Amino acid sequence: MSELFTVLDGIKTLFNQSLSELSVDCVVFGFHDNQLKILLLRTKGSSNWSLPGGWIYKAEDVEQAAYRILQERTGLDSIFLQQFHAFGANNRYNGKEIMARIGIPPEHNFLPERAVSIGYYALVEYSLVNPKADDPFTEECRWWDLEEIPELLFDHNQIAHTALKTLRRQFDYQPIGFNLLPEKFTLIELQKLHETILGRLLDRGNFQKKMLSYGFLERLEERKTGGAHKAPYLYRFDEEKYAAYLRLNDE
Amino acid sequence: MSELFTVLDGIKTLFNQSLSELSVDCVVFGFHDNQLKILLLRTKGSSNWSLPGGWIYKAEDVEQAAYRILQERTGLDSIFLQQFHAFGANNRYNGKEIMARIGIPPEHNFLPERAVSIGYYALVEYSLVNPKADDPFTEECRWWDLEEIPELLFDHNQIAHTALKTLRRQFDYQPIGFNLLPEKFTLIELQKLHETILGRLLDRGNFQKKMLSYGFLERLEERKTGGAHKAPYLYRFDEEKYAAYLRLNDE
DNA sequence: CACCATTGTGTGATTGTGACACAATGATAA
DNA sequence: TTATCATTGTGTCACAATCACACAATGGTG
Repeated sequence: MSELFTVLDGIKTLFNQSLSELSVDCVVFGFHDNQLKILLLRTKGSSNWSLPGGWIYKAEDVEQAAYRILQERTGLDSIFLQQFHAFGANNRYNGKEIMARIGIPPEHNFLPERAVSIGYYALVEYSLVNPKADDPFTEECRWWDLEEIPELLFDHNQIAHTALKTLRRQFDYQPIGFNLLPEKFTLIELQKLHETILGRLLDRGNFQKKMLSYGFLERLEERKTGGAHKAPYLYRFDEEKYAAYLRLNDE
Repeated sequence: MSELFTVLDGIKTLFNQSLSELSVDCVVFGFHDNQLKILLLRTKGSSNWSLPGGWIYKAEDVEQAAYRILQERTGLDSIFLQQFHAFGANNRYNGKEIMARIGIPPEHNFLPERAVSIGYYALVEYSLVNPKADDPFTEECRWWDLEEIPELLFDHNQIAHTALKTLRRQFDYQPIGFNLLPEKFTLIELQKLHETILGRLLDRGNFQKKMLSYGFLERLEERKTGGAHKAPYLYRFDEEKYAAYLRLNDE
């Protein structure tokens, strides 16, 4: 029990350096084995999974906080990160209740009775992420298949669901999926990614022609070897050409 | 000076019933004379204009707060309202500075040093809105033409700009502009609205065909009279058919 | 070395959009 | 009363985008 209070003291110190009514929650998407995954973690001593999240330091932009939290969790420092919604239902969070659930009497509670969470979603390259469970409050941190997500803490299921909806919408008008793939990839891999996110099958021929017509994919000399059939070309996403494309077609 | 402190006491009472680190700001769009307008207000004793906004009561959903604030301000109770972004820059707001600017010494300040604002935008029918300046802190409340917006308090110019950007994007894939028009309207009026929001001219013939092809506009027997030329039909937006359209084409 | 799943590319049908045309309409002014 | 004319409602045609499908080229497999 005294060990619990030591951990609690650590949390309290962190809390006192932070805004009290706000938090950031992140939905981290990755892509592996033709499946969309998200990063979840399990709090020490708890059997409940939740989204990686944290508090905002008193002198820190909310966006900075989101970057910091993700960096701590994934080890990546160049991340596609986007705010998508603020979750402000009155009953979505109750500090006193959380403390009671782990056996802390109300007089020792320092968490507020409500908090609003600002949701960010991130697109990261699966293979580069090294899920860390190295802070004092996290026991486990790993990828979950999108269809197998368990019941999460608070309203985190809803937050993840809204993130996916936003991601799908974004895909309709901006080809941002490259953040989810390794540097070199084949067009089939890119197609599978799009199919997974959009939730429907695409015509192979048409997809390849469309993607190449954008002009920001660079075909490499290299081909993907090891497969059982004709070796496909590898492609690279050219950020400069992509920027030029955006200048022409968008804002 | 004692009068100022009476007003301040009122604000303080309100503040104590609310969350301290959060606020809601609303960008209210209206359409009149082929121009997109937004609703601004001027605080008592100040020459600065700002967006209508307010605090969130401790036991109230953030969304409820946005509805309440707009209802107080426009008198409308059925409003198209949508959250679009949370503004969380560390230096966007400074309560002590605000108080100092109106001559309140730091020891009387009760506002926090920073606050995050959640932005909502609303689409309302211009003619039904009766801009009110009837709370104790507001001196003036009126419509402003989009191109004539003055310098606003805090980061409100940025908030308004982001709202417009979001509105334009939303217009690309969802015909939601009916909230900005009276119940009966002509296709030309609808076209002018779209042209204003999208910022470019549209072909009349193509626009009419496209709009009617959606199937959720009901042509009335009535025609718009009083004009100098051929009388155009009036149309009505059929919410049921629109819902059916959404079921077929969207989520 | 024949086989074959997969790749890269081509073709024609269909659909959506943009530019323009023209008769019908209804208030206006002689 | 009637000719005028800007505006409306609708039609046509060209062009681009998309879709469904086809086929030869490729490179590992047995």
